[in-house]
Amino acid sequence: MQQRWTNQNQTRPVRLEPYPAPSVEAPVTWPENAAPATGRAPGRSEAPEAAGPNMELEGVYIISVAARLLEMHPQTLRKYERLGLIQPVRTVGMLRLYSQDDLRKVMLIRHLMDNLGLNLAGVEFALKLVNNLSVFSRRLARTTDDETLAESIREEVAMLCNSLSLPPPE
Amino acid sequence: MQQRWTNQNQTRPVRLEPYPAPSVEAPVTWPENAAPATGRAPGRSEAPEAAGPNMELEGVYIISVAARLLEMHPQTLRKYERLGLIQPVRTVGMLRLYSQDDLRKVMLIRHLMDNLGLNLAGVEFALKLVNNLSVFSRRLARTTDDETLAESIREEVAMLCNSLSLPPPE
DNA sequence: ACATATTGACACGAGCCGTGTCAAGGCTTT
DNA sequence: AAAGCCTTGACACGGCTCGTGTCAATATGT
Repeated sequence: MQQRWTNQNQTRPVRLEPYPAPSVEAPVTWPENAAPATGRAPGRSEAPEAAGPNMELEGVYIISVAARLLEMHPQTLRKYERLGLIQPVRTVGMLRLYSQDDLRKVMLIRHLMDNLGLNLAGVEFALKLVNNLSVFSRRLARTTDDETLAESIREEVAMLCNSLSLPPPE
Repeated sequence: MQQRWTNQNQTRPVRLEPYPAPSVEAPVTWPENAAPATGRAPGRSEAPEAAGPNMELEGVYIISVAARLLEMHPQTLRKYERLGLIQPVRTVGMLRLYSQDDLRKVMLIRHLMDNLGLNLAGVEFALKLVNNLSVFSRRLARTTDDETLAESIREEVAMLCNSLSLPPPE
């Protein structure tokens, strides 16, 4: 009842001891689709198995469904939005609609709080870091024509994120 | 009584709107020598004005002096050490000795807590980020022979740090 | 050797975070 | 239209963190 995602032991071949501490906590394989691994709503079946095209970004879960999928309190999701950590879209009736990307972001927030012990200010800091690292990676890769160099830049950024228990950009 | 370091307004020419948010808080010019601007111990004079050679790294303040210079409680410094945030050297009698670099690190910790609102776990995260970014910058700059590219890499890292209200590496 | 200061450990108060509850209002179905 | 369910925003209550204070035991240094 504590495991999030697929928190399995890593077996990546460590390249050449890149950073002092790989990670205090057990590293995480970041899921591609954000449906919680175990929780799957045992009672009912709002699980978005078959969905329309391109619903990755606009998949719409009302807050009660999102809260059940994430196994967390709706008020917590509202507070995260009040603090600017997530920005679910709204219907004409002001109902919040959470996309798969929003759920992924909430799961990242939970990881940062539960596994790393950050408070919400720290979460804001880490989320900004993730965003800026993404921009950083793209900007830096554009400064060169050497494709192998650009690839190594992306790889370095990914290793940096891994050392901080953060998901890689993109 | 709230200003830390020389928290003056930045006037750097913004290059090309690098990152979404430059910083929520007012940016900071990171001091080279960590002696607090105002606190200077009005009563006595342990101020390390004239010191031996290369005392930057081994300058030794006992905890009471360090606490007075930093204007914070000695127990707070002890707790920071217990958590591994700072590692002052010890005498043969187990007395803590704080270097200029240790004082600088404590001031960074205070900045992260007071201005960004991080808790100690967030401070640990940010300090690890600073260290890893330093390694990252060096490693990445070594992957190329183009000196101008290496310089732009360092500049990008510095801008990334600035966008997160962190001191630049080195 | 004596007075002063440091060490480690424990405890207390302030503030943050998640959760629960409340009335008010919107959407859907009968 | 009316009933029922759900969402919204606001407030309050525990648990936890962080800074500070206190204590005996020990080291420092004049």
